[in-house]
Amino acid sequence: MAYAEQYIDKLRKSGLRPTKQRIKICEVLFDTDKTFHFTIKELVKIIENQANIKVSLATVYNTVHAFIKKGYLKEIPLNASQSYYDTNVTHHHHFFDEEENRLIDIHQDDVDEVNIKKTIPGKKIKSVEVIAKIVSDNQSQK
Amino acid sequence: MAYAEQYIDKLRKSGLRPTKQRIKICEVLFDTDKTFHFTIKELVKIIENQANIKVSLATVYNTVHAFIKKGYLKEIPLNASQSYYDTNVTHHHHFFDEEENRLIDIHQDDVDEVNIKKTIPGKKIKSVEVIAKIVSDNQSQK
DNA sequence: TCAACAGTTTAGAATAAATATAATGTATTA
DNA sequence: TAATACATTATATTTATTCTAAACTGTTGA
Repeated sequence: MAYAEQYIDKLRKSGLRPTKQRIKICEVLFDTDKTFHFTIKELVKIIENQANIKVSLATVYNTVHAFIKKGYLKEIPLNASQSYYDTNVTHHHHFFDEEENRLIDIHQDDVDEVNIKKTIPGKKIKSVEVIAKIVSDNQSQK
Repeated sequence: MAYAEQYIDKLRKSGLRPTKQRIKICEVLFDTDKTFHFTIKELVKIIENQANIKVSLATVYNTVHAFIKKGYLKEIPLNASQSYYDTNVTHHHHFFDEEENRLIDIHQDDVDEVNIKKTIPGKKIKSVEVIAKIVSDNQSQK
C-alpha cells in the first residue's frame, strides 16, 4: 500500500474518486517497472490473487475504460474474442503471435516512423498502430 | 447469375463445394469492381436484400471464415464489438474513424514500407497492418 | 443413373464478452 | 455530520460468435 498516495493523486487529477477498488487496480497495473498486456479476465484473476478485497467485474470494466479515456491505458487493436490492453502508453507497436495468442512489444526505435501521405478532410490522425502477425518459421508455408 | 461459373471455379479450386449459398455470397462479395469493408451483420443484410434464397447466419460465418482461410477475404484488426472484413486482399492499410465508426483504405503507395528491425526467434512475419485512428480536426484537443 | 458418402446447411441452443440496471454503499462538500 | 453525487455490486441483459445435431446436397464411382 506504499504507493497508494500517488495513485490517489493520479486518480484525483483525472476526476476519478480514489476508492479502495480503483487504488487496488492501480496497484496491480502500475506498481511495477515493467509494462504489460492484459485482458479483463486476466486482470480480474490477478486482483483476486493478490488482493484481500473483492472487485466486481463491472467495476473492473468501468475503471479500465476510465483509465483508457484518461490515457493511463491503451487498447490494442486486435480482432480477438476479448479486448487486449496495454499499460505501456508510450508510442510503440506490437507483434501478435496467433499460434500462442501472445502479444510482444516492438519499441518505437525498431520501426521506422510510419509516414501516411493520405489525408482525410476535416480529420487528423490521433494514433498510428502497427500490428505484425507472426507465425512459426519452420516449414515452408504457402 | 452471369458470373456463377467463375465463382464455381474459384470455390472448386479452393476445395470448397460450390453450393447455392456460397455462390450467392461470392456474388455479393466479389461481383463488383469496388472492394469494400463489412461486418457479418451487414453482409447478412445485403444478402437478404438482393437474394431470393435465405442463408443462415451459421453459413455466413462458416463461409466468411473459409474465404479468409483461402485468402479471398481479410480480417481487419480492430478492437470493435464486431469483426470487420475486407474484400480487398491486397497489401494496404486503414484509417479508422472512431467518431463515425468508418473504415477507409490507405493504399500501399500512401504508406512507406513498414520496416521492423526486431525479430522473434523461430517466428516470421506473416502480415503487417497499420491502423491510423482519426478524429475531427476542428477544436484543439488535448 | 444411382447409391453411398462426405461435406454443407440449418434452426436453435450454448457460450462468453461486454453493457445495463437498480439497489446499496462511500467519498466529498459545505 | 448531513446531504449528495458518484461508485460498487450482483444480477440480468445484450450481442457476437460458436456449437450441435438433424436434414440436405454435391460428388464420386460402380
